Amino acid sequence: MNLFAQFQTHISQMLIGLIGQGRLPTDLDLTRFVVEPPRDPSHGDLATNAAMVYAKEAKEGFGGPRQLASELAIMLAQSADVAEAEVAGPGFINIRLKTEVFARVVRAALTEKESFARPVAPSAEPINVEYVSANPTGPMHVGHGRGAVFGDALANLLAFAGYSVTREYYINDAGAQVDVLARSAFLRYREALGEAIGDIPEGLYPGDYLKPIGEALAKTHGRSLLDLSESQWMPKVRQFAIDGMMAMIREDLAALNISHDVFFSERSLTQGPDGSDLVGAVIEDLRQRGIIYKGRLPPPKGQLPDDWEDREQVLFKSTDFGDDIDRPLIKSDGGYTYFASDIAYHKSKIDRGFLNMIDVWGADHGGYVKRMQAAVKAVSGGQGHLDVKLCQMVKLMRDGEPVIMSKRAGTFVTLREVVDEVGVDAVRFMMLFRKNDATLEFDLAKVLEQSKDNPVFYVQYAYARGRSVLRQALGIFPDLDVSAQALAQAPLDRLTDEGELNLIKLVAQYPRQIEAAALAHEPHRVAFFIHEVASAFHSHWNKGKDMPQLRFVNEDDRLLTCARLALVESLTRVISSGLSLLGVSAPQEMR
RNA sequence: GGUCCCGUAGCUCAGCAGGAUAGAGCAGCGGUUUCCUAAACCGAAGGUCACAGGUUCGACUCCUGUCGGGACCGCCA
Repeated sequence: MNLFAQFQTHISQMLIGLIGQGRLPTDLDLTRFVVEPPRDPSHGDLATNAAMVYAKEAKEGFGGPRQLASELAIMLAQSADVAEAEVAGPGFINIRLKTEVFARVVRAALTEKESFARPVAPSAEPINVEYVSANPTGPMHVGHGRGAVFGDALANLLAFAGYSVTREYYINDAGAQVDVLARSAFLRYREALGEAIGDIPEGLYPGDYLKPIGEALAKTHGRSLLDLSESQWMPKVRQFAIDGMMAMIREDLAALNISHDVFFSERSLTQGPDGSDLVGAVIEDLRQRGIIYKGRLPPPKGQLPDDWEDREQVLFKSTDFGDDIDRPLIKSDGGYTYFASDIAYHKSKIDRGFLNMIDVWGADHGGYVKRMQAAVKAVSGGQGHLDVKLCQMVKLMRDGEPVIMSKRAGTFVTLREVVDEVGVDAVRFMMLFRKNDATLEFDLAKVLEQSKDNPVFYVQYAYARGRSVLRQALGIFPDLDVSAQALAQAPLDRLTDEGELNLIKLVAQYPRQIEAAALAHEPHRVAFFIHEVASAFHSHWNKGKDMPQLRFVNEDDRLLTCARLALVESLTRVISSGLSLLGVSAPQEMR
């Protein structure tokens, strides 16, 4: 039940009526105005800028925006839910709602369950969210974790908003890096067979995590691989190592309650089971359409790479689709560039029915956004849409001091270690308590504090406190029915305190916040909003210290208690709903 | 040299698809409270929204440029 959306529709209909009367132009864009909560509560419960937005269009039929505003206000004032509507400031229409509307909001929050916050008309449109996609060459680090949690929460949010979401992971199992992985694993294999391998040579992965892979290789193949040349053992060892790494990564993800629907192999693009080469096919397709050519690129300005050689190469005309420079598709060794594979990969998404795609990348890949979007445009005939969400770095801290991380010194902190140390809830919440494109400081000590400074605790505690209030009410009124259905019958018109009304208004805002977060692809908004709800709840709870008449449970007034419990229950539902979208648990108690 | 992101209170950050007097939390300042419903509470102060133009009835928000910080910059992933 989205009050704001209801009024948006309501006012749209009024405008359509005015168009029908010939007082507004027929081509009026009805999406331009908004209905929102006014910043200053004294302005009322809802405000709309409709009259100002259509100031120009209102000139002829109304002589100006103010007249349009006052006519709209008169119509609004006659609406069933409206207590008062008046024109204010430069032409806003401020609306004050009848108190029973708020009672209805609370009842809706109690009885509608999930659909309370779900947008009215779910589109069920397919959307593909690709996230994590960490190279299968080692354990995930904290930066991967941010993208993982972000992508997962975004997928939750979109699914909730009615999209048909596919969660996808792109396995980079085709580049030179996985060959290095294979060589590193082969060394560990020899080690497992008793060979003294000494220090790991430069250029190979030194991590201990490859030891089990080496041992497993020894177990599976015995000494048989030792006699083979690298080109002979490479395919076997490589796939074996990749599978091992992916299993490890999936475990790391599982520790964060993250799972994907599709794991898409880069290698499968060129080496499909039927021998197909999708990369070659997409290049051929683009060639026939004349957006591939052979040419030379200007050398990069500034510092020239040492091995720069000016040569002719196969280029994709990405400048035709908004990129700054055309991009090479074939490497000097004849292989496809990563970008070429990525074009085929996104083509595959489109072919699988996803015109809506979201990629979650690390900020260090920011330079690839334009070319990828250009490619999607080219490959989909302009039908596909790709949104790329870049996640900035995570700075790991402990008690305000940066945690020194160095792969070489062995002080590198893996994602798994962080999850094991502070728990899933803390990791997930903190990763989402910042805009994705802002760098994030993650303090390992702070997230375990049980204080108001720790937002994870603060929000979870608000939920637990809400549950606690219900338990305490049962202590005083043992026969009370505190089910949502029963509480929805409470005399909600008894909720008259300003603090209580403010809490209800927050509940009323929740559906709107969810919709906005889903639309903007910004799950952090959910985290901030439930933090705000928690804050308001704690604050009102604290008022009960000085003013016992405000306490939620009132021994002398059973009906009032019921009404307040209904409010508490609607609040805890908002908080737990938000937490579940973020993938954070809502504990019954925090003791 | 280019592209992208960021620049909001001392610090860490929000700011809702342009809206009314720019918000919160910490720190600092001044009080209250060792009470009870579970881990304090209240208040005041703190700002040239980096800067300069532009679009608009209206700009922290959109556009251009400048400055500052970060990331990236044929064929690596």
